[in-house]
Amino acid sequence: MSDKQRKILVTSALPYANGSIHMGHLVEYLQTDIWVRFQKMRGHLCTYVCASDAHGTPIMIKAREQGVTPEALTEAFSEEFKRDFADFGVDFDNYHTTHSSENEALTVEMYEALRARGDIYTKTIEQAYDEKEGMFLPDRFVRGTCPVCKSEDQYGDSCEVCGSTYSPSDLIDPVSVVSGTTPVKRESEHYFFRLGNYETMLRDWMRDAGLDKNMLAKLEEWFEAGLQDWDISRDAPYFGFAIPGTKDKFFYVWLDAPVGYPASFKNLCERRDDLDFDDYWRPGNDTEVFHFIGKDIMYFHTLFWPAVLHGSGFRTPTSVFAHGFLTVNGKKMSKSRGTFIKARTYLDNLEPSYLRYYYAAKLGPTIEDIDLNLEDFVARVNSDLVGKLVNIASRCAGFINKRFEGRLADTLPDESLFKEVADAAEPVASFMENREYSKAMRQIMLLADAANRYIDEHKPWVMIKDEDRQAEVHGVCTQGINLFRSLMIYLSPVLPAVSDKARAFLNEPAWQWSDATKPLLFTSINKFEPLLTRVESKQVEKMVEESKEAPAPVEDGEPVADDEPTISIDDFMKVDLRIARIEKAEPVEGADKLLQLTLDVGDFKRQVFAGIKAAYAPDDLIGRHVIVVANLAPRKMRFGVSEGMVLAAGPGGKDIFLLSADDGAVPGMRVK
RNA sequence: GGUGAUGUAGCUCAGAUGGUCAGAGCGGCGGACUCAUAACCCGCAGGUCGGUGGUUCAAUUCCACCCAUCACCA
Repeated sequence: MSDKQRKILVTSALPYANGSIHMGHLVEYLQTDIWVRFQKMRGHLCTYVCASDAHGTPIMIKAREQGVTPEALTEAFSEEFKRDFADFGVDFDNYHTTHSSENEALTVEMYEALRARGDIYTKTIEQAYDEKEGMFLPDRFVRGTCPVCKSEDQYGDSCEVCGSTYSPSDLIDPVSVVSGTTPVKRESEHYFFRLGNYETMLRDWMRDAGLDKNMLAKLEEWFEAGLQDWDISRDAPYFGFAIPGTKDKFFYVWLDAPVGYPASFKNLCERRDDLDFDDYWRPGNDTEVFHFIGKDIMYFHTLFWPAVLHGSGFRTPTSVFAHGFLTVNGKKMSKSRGTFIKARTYLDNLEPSYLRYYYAAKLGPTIEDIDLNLEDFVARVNSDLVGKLVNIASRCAGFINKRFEGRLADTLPDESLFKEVADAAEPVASFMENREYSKAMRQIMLLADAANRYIDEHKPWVMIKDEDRQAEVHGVCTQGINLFRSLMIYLSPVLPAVSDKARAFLNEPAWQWSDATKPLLFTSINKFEPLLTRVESKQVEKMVEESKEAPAPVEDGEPVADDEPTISIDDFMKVDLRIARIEKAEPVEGADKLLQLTLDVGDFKRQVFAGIKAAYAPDDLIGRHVIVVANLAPRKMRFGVSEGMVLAAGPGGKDIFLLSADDGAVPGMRVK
């Protein structure tokens, strides 16, 4: 059925080796692993490599905090990752690290090639420097008061409160996160990559890669904004690779991280006679290279990476597949809700097969987020996997074992039903190839329903009581077992562990995809053991409980926002509401909804952008008293900084109603 | 604020160049069965397909605007 054997190299993004693997990471590794297993079953030479991302300042600092070397820290995490992945059935052909000789050699080779072609230049930039620690500080490692809204303890690159972006030197009272001292500004020479030289090449590449339309839209956005040159160097001390010809410059972690893909592959090639590095990484071969990534790192994989590869004489990826994020119970993962679930916590409580199936049942080829709804998870796994699929074998096996000495009959009584299942081989394969796993799972479950219906209609438990109908029972159960078997073959990439047990039950060697189209007849099978047990809600609850108690383990994890159903009076009093008089009101050029208001708040004036243009004419507003939130963090908008918020009610559009005070109130009065 | 995406039965999701497109699974209700891990089989769900306008003979499906949620803004 398959065309000629393809040679495919597949990667998943490299996990950063300073925190544990969690349920969000697993979306990607399971999605990739399923695809790779599918390709292998189709008879292709498919190789799956990955590595730990070991470099960069966060790892260096964390190692320092723990009093270990960065090598030791990342090795420890790598070992943990390998165990987690193995236990989830993620079957890498090689798992390496970016802190490797292969990676260094390739990174340097690429850099030298880019430099030779004039794509690298140096420029002196000014950066925050920690004199006590003797190191330059990445923006995220400087905190201080936001220069725009005066919120305290904000990162050096942007304010989480008002959304402004700035540089660390703009912060008020900046502090180094590392030493607690005040950073100084210091100049340093940095190396830049001329990404702008590659626009035409990148446009060609993305067209050929057949990227998802959502990805293309995003890329188009970046092209329109203009491709910026890329700072690829960092100053010592830094955990990474030294830039040749320099004493104290290192490659930025994001330069050598993707090089970890070919480096891991190169490491594998040394042990495998059937794989040749150049076949996969030099231009002009008919091999394929695919990267599975999260949508958050598209910029690196669809712009920098293809450009660097192309510029340095390597082949570009065949395509890049981006997936969305994971939510749990419809919300961001949260430590306090117990939905920030680490891979190990899951494994301590539940079967990996459950999650593999659940993700498969939800995954499509787009960058849409997927939701792990824990109630749905229990219902779906029990219903589909145990109630439908495994049940087919379970209800037939007893008859075969007890009445027919474990032998299958030599013909199928209903060949057309078997054909219906066999004919699904190519459509299901097509879904799998295109990463439309949810469609594949739906198709398979429909066929499982048909199988159960078949058994129900023929009622072997009735016929068995009639001595003349024993052969019919034999046939019906052989039919049932074969329907189960073909469906199990289709599910093998998703459920390798269950598949192995099923093969043991059926006494068969490793399956290929095409085996699903040929029935298994006149052969002995083994005693049926439960292939998968039901999920109990209690197990899920226990996992959530254990996740709640887990100490905050991940430093680069997503910020966690939790529900706050009520506020205290103190919280309310933090809001400084004031009476203000509108001095000026004018439309904002380029904004459909905004009016720019100048407010007199007694002792001071404020400029506010309010989205009330549809409801109020500017002239009608002048002189009016309104209520303004005076201590709202200023927000940088495209048109200027808005220094407060005018209170209004209503759903929006024309239905906006400004709040005002009764006569007697004067600008500056506090509202409470 | 800009850009992109999403918003369909209690839950998770399908769906169509605009006219059998209002669907599936789960849950729920009723029935049947007892081979099977309380699994399976049959029947029942009347959800204004986020809201408001518009185009059209006809819109959930096209357009505009609005609302909500999410992501990105290097």
